[in-house]
Parts: sequence; structure tokens; C-alpha cells
Amino acid sequence: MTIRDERKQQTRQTLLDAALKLMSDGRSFVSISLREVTREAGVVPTAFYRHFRDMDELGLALVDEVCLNLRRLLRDERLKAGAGHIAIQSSVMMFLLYVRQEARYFDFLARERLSGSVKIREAIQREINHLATDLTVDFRLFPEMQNLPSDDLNMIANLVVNTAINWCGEILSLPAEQVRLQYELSMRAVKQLRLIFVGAMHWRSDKGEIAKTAS
Amino acid sequence: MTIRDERKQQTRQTLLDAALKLMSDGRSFVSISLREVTREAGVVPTAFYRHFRDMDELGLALVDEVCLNLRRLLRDERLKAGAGHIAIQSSVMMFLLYVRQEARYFDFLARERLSGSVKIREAIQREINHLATDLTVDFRLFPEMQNLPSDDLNMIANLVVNTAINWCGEILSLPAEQVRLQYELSMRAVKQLRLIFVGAMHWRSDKGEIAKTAS
DNA sequence: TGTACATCAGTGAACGCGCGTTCACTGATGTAC
DNA sequence: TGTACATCAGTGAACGCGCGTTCACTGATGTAC
Repeated sequence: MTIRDERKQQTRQTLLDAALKLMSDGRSFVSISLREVTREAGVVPTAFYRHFRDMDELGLALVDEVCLNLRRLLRDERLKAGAGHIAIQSSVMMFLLYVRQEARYFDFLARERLSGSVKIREAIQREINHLATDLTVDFRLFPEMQNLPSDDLNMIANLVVNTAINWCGEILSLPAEQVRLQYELSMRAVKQLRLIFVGAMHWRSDKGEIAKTAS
Repeated sequence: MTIRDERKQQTRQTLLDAALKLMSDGRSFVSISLREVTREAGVVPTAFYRHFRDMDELGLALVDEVCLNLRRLLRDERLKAGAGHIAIQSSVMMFLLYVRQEARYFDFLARERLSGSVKIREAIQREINHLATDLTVDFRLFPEMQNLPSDDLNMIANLVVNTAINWCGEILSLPAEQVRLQYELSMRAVKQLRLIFVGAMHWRSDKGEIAKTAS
């Protein structure tokens, strides 16, 4: 990598960071202009085109970057925890602390998942499906879940991942100084994951009659 | 109501519909301009100000309208079902059919819930919390849940409502002609709600040891 | 190593465009007598 | 009921502004000999 290449990568990163920063006070990606990004990054508007064809391409790069970091975190968590075991409370708490710490990343993901351009939405959804697949694999190592069909494991993984995404959206919409509310939300999240696991452990055994007991 | 008032209300509704229509092919509210709305509605840009101060105010009116319709639907469903009973499969299927039928409304809600302006996000969150509260009240009528503390009922209602919102986002991102995929998603939704109810029925009794059984 | 040319990340001026908003207006509808 | 005036939803021209994109450019860095 030559000096020129390195500097180019630096500028590219500056542009990505600038876009995230502009979004960090609640604005959505689509409302941010190319000129704003370059202004924030400290380069001239035309320099943008040396790195991205248009804002959509920058958005996709942002998805890649954010998801790469997230996958790293989850991989580390997974290694630490050991197979077939999960300490729900500490996992959820750690996850939500990480979400707040890297708020810009998760804000971007949670916000653009449904409202971004078609390409960006698809890219994010692909990553989320990937997460769900990883989780399905993890579930196979749980003794309590080993005899569930993979269809059901998938369904449960999807529920867990979507629930976690909701936590992100909710905790990020709380003001930073409202620590009490954040804590309460975290405790509720812990309970929700526990409830899903309770459901998973009793799944199938009594599937047929659930909640058909009328008043 | 004079003729003039009636016509004014008509124009106002035309503006609201125009905004929804412009969003219906995947664009987010913030990316739609005042001039586009008036163009779509067939009035001159300046006529807009006879009805709304700015686009944000129109957005809030849209939240009101959409949520009013949604509440009506849910109230009717509730009356039909009778207290303390829920037919999970038919309820979920009916809900998702309604979501697809009124796709514009739910697209708007799902999309702007996280990415709209602060005011719009708050308005939508308020409505969602309201739904969760209603659901908590319903839960009280379930014999299986009657002895759970209201804190837990709340937590479960929140999980159910958020999960349902996720279904909306997912089913609306499927192309209209992919009926097969929509059906599969619906069946998964049914299972997920069942799983949550299974969890709820076994909640508390074995809360302490959940998933602490290591590999 | 030194030189001569090529590359290319970033510059700065310029463009046409759609935007939100202002203003004075028009003419149908409402109201008071 | 008929008339004279008031109201006000919608009009149309005009404005200044930030936008995305084009173009020819500069000068530091890379490359070939």
C-alpha cells in the first residue's frame, strides 16, 4: 500500500465517519446531502466522487463497516461464553452497553433497516438474516433445544434477533442521562429473552393446545 | 359545517393521501417535499399553508389518522374475540392480511417509527405504548396469566407488540406477488406468538434457572 | 541514486434545478341586514 | 328574499438557497529508466 493509497483510505474513512456523525443527532441517512458530508469531512464536494459514485454507495459501505464491527463483537462474545451455554443477564446487559457505546452504528442500522433506499434495506436485512443463521447454529449446541426441527430453531432465532433490534431502537431513543430508564429497559430485555427461552424449552411438548383454553 | 369547511377538509385529506401515496413505493417521509405533495394532490404549493404549518405538522396528522384507523380495527377484533380468549392462528393471519391491505398505513408507521423527525417518532411511540397498555389489560382476562405481576404482563405485552411490528416490516418488504413467502412468514409469525404464550404460561414458575444449564 | 514523465486525490468555479416561503391576488362562499 | 360586504381557500409570480454534477486544473506521489 503506497502513501497515496493510505491517504485515500483515510479520506474515505473520514467521509464515512462524517456521514455517521451527521446522523447521530437523529437525522436519517436520506436527509443528509453529499455536500454536507464533504463539508463535515473537510474536503471539497467533488472529492466525494473519488470514493463513491453517489450517496447510496456510501450508505452501502456504511452498512458493511457497521456490520463488520458488530460481527466481531458477537464472535468474541461467543468465544468467551463457550458452546451450549448462555448467561442471559450478563449477555443482554453487555450487548446493550455495547449498543449505547457504539450508538452511532446501531442508530444507523435500526433507522435505515426499514427506511433506507431499497439497496440499503436489502443489505441490512441480509446481515440480519446472517445473524439469525449464526444464532440457529448456536442453538444446536444447547442441550434443551437439540431435538427441535431446524425450522423451529430458525423461527426462534428470528424472534430473538428481531427482539434485540427492538431493544436497540428503544434504548437509543432514551436520552443519555436517563440512566434509570436505560436500566429498567435492560431489565425488561433480560426478562423478555428469558421468556423466549422458557417458551423454547417447553416448545413442541404442548404446542397444540396453547392458549386455546377459552375463558 | 359549511360548504367551504367541507371542501377544505376534502383538500386536507387529499394532501394526506398524496403524502401516503408518495411514500408507498418505498420512500421515507423526510425525503418527500412539500411541492411534491401539493403536485400529487393537484393544488398549488402555497395552498399547503392553509392546512399545515409545515411538512412536520402534516406528518403528525398522518400519525393520528393512521393510528385512529388501527385502533378501530383492534377494537373490533377485541369485541369479536371475546374476553380471555385468543385464537392465535386466525388472529395473526387476520392481522397480517389487514396489514397488507392497508399497506400504506403500516409502511408509514413501521418506517417512521425510528427514522422520522423527533416529534413524529414520539407520536408513534406514544401510540405503540398505548397499544401495549391495552394488551396488558386484555391479558388480565386470561386465566393463565391472572397471577402474574403487572410488571411482567407489561413486559410480555411489549414483547408481543414489538414482535407484531416486526412482522409488519417484514411482510411489507416482500413483493406483492410472492404470496408463498408471505404465507410462510405468516406461519412463522403464528409460531412466534405461540412460543411467547408458551413462555408466558410457564413464566415465573421456573424463572430462576432458565438456560443456566451449561453444556 | 537521480531524472523525467505519468498518475490521480483533491481543488474551485460554474451550471441548471427543485426547493420552501413571501406576497398580492381572485372569486366563490358566508354573513348581516 | 335580496343586497352589500367580509371571509378565506386556492392562485401565480417571484425570491434566494443549497443541491448534485461537470469540467479543467494543480501539485504531490508513484514509476520507469
